[in-house]
Amino acid sequence: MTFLNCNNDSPKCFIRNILTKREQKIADREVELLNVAEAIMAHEGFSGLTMDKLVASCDYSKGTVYNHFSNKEDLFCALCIKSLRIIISQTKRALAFEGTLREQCLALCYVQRLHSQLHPTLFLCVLLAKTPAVQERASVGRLALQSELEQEMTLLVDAMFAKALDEGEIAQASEGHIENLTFTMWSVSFGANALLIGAREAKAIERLNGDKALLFNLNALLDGIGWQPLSQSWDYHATWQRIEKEVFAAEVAALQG
Amino acid sequence: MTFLNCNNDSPKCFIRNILTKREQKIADREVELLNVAEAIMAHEGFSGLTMDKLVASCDYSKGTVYNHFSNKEDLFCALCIKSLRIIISQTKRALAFEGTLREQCLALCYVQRLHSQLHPTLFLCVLLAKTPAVQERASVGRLALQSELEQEMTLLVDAMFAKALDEGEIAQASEGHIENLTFTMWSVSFGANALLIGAREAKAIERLNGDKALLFNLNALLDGIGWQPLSQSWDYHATWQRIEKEVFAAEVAALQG
DNA sequence: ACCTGAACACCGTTCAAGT
DNA sequence: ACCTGAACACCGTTCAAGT
Repeated sequence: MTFLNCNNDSPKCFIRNILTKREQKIADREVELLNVAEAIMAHEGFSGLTMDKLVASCDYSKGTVYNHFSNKEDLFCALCIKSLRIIISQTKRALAFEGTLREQCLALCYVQRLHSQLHPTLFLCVLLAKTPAVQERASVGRLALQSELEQEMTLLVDAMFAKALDEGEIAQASEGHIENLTFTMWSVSFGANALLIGAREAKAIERLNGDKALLFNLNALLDGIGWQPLSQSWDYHATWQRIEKEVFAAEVAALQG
Repeated sequence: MTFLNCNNDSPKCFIRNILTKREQKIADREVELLNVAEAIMAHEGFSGLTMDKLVASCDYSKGTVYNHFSNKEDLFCALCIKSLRIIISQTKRALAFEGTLREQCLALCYVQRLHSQLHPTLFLCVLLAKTPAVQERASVGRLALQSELEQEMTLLVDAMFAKALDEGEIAQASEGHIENLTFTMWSVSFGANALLIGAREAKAIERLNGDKALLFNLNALLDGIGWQPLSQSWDYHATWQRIEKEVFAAEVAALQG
């Protein structure tokens, strides 16, 4: 069972780049299974996604599905990985946005916001995957890949802050540790988006327009670390709209359509 | 079945303050059931908490447990309510902390941090409860109570910001809407704590000391809205430790013991 | 008026038999 | 070397019978 490596504690098949035809077929099937799983989850929520329904909604047997995902937690971990892959690929696009470094930083946050709206359940999988149940039961190979992708994402953000510090755009006082800055931006972005997902129900938030609230947060935070130009001397609402149009027009259209 | 009102769409028994002896007995049993449920969840995670295990771990039958919680999602909603009640009661204690208004704001954030460490799974229930599955299946009465408590919590924080604006401690530019400020603080605090819960696993964060990271976030954010005194002219690490000692010494001891 | 637990449909997981 | 689906243990939920 060659590809059992995928969920039986060796990350081999993830690391190798060139796949045999058989491996390719299996990889394609995994993409298909994850698409089906995401669709079920989108319609019926976390608890609505069952292995039985996944099997019933595809053309493979239980055994085959279990060859891909060693258990249900492993499936959630795979969905978290899918989520991270989307975020990373869009983050790379966002880094090509033309503007000041602080505007690029907004573009990174825009990615999170967009993702939380296009794939709300997938977005929450990243949190779910940190839950003890998933960490204890998912396959070692997949957990390693998850960790690797989180690392990659962190390095992308670290690099952006390093550049901003290097060019003197962030106040000296905040220099301390780049990982503090990365964690800060991540937690603000994550916290706001997670809370906004439940916004319809939570009276405390429903009165707010999500994008405005998030931008308010980001302006306050980035002003707080002294990142030039400050929000009082730059129209970051305009930047936000420019990001939308220039980088993610297609995705926003999908969101509205 | 008098008390079926509790989970059959009338919030009667939650609103009334004076309980008959029978109602009191039922309320006590509910507290007991929730303690058992929390203990199971703490040991075995979200998916480890099953109705079967809850029944097996207490002295009541399935039917009785189902008289309290109309389904599993209703149980999660009840745990979310328990979480909110703890947070609100500690928030009220935090508001009595002697210091500047900005220091009181830190005390409110300290509550969230402490709660996320003392009851990590309960803390995440507040997020879980916003998930469509819970919102669609929990009893109407309990959802109303959840919403009511979120409202109460929001008003407490709103009032603190209103006072700070009133006394001129927050920069004019941030006046806009108080609910923006409340949302900001909530999302930073929530986001950071949620990410820190998974810190052992997430390589991106494990290098950080949680409290330091959170305080860095809060200093940046509160500086960003121009809340006096700014972090450069006040030692908020000392404040953090003062909150720990003067308000939550007992809870911190429980955490370490 | 409330409690009980047997009963049933559904879910997660395995594995002997097949190709 | 991989796929299949029957089989089984466990879980969520109900409800007729009991007190």
